[in-house]
This record gives sequence, C-alpha cells and structure tokens, in this order.
Amino acid sequence: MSSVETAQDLSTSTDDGCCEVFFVDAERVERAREALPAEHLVSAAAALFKVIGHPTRVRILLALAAEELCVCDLAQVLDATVSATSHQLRNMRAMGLVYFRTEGKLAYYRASDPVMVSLLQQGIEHARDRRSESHDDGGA
Amino acid sequence: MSSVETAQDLSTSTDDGCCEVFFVDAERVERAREALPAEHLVSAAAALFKVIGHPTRVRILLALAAEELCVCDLAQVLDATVSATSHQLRNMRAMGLVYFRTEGKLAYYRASDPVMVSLLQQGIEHARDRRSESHDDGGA
DNA sequence: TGTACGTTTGAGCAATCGTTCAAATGAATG
DNA sequence: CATTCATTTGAACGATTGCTCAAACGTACA
Repeated sequence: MSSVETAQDLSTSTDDGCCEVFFVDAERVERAREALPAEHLVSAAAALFKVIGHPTRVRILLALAAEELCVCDLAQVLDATVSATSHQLRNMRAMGLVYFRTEGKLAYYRASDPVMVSLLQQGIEHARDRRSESHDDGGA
Repeated sequence: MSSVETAQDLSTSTDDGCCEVFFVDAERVERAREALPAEHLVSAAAALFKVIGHPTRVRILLALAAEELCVCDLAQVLDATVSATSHQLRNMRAMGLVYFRTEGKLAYYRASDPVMVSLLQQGIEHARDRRSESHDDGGA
C-alpha cells in the first residue's frame, strides 16, 4: 500500500550481515521496533518467566501457592533433595516469588507473588488446552 | 484437625535424606501434592514459559505479535544475527509459538499463540509494576 | 556447653543453552 | 545452467544451569 520499495540493491559499505543496506520492509521493522518495551522491562520479564520455565520450580511455586511449607516438607512434595530444594528457593527468593518466614529451626516458605502464580496457572491451563488440540511440541 | 502428630522420631532405615521418616506436617504435604497437576502438564507449561524466559525470544515474540516479519527484518529489529534469529525461530516454531509462511525466498513469521503472547504481555506489565515498588531482583 | 537437626552454602560436574561461523539448501533471475 | 540471496543447518565454543556431595551455620534442647 505504501512505500515498500525503499529496498534497492545499493551496495554500500555497511555490513549489516543482512540483506542489502535496507531491509525488506522498513516500515514493518519500524513498527515492530516500537512494539518492543524498554530493554530493562524485557530482561525483567524474561527473568521472571525463566523462574517458571523449569518443572522443578513450577512445582515449587504451585505447592507454595497452595500451602505454606518448610523446606523439608517441600522437598518431600517434590520428591527432591533438601539441598536441591533450598538452592531453587534461594533463586526464587532472590526473584521475589517466594516469601520466607523462620520459626525455630524451620523455615516456612510460601508464594509471595500472586500475579506470577496466576500467570503460571494460566500457563498450566493453556498447556492442558493445547494438549487437546493437535500440538506437537517438536518431540525432538 | 486431624492426625498431624504422625511425626514421631522413629529411626527406620529409610534414608529420605530429610527429617525423620515422617514429614514435619504430613497434612500440608498431602494438600500440596494434590495441588500439583499431572507431570506432563508441569513439563509442558515449564517448556512454554522457558521460551519466553530469555530476552531474545521475548523480543521475537513481541515483535512477531505486532508485525509479520521475514527473518532478515526480524534480525534487524532484534539487532541480532540472521543465523541466531533463525535458530531461535526454529525453537519457537517447534513449540508452536510462531507461525511460518514462505513467499518466494522469504520466510514470513508471525506469532501463532495468542494466549502465550497475552501471558507475555501481562508479564511485561507485571515487571513494570514491580519496578515501581521496592523489588530487588537479587542483582546477582 | 554439647548434641541434634533443619537449613544454607560452596565446590564440582554433567547437561543444556545461546551464539558464532561456515557450509548447505532452495527459490528466483539472467 | 549458473548466480544471487534469504534462510536453514550443524559443528563448535563459552556460559549458564540444576543437581549432588560435603561442610558450615544456627537454633533448640538436654
């Protein structure tokens, strides 16, 4: 519809490693660029999602959203080592996804970020829905 | 109230590596266990979130949700190599997050999973909200 | 104070990841 | 048919990850 033909085969010295000097569709590139949030937001969101990007931590967050648990009991729920559990909790605590209360020699953890818990639960539901349809996760 | 005091200091030969034979609070363990979805759902959701658990792929999904782009232009948007971009697209395509249409020698990609895009956008917004409050991401 | 025990921590290790580089593929054009 | 060029692919790499093991920490209790 508009000036898409900005792409000429000028062979300037700029080595973008891509196409020619100009993009295939400069307009779309511009619009896509504007759709991207600030760098720190992208990184922060990615860091948040990375936490729930591993089965162990998914289970941890789900368990701690349902029940306040000490490390020992949580490890039981996960069927994992106490040490491994503690390591992950450290990670999640640093990300602010988990709250931490100490009582005697026990440390009680619980989920502290309802939004992330909700996002996770939506993700679980979505995974369930996708399973109903024909979704091949690559299977590699 | 029920039998919470199942926790005795019996020292059986089972080496769970945790506590004693019994948990600190067997009831909570049971409830937490019931809160966990089936294993394949946990894995599937984690795999989904892992995709948007990296800044590069977050940018890719956001860009492709806003605009249909060929690999070359997408690489421009990301300020990344065409090869690196293609590798990530392969990953995301395998996960069904990205749709793929070929026209001549160009390959046009776009986001194909609106739910995941929505989840990602909620995550971005949440990251923005968290930033307003006192949230230290550990900084490590 | 000394023992017991839940928890944390650090080193080490195998596995995975994200990227780069070089080569291959495949569709258009001459 | 040879060339061009967008895209894909595979090998290789450095970095990160998630776990285990052993040791340290800190609180309770005798």
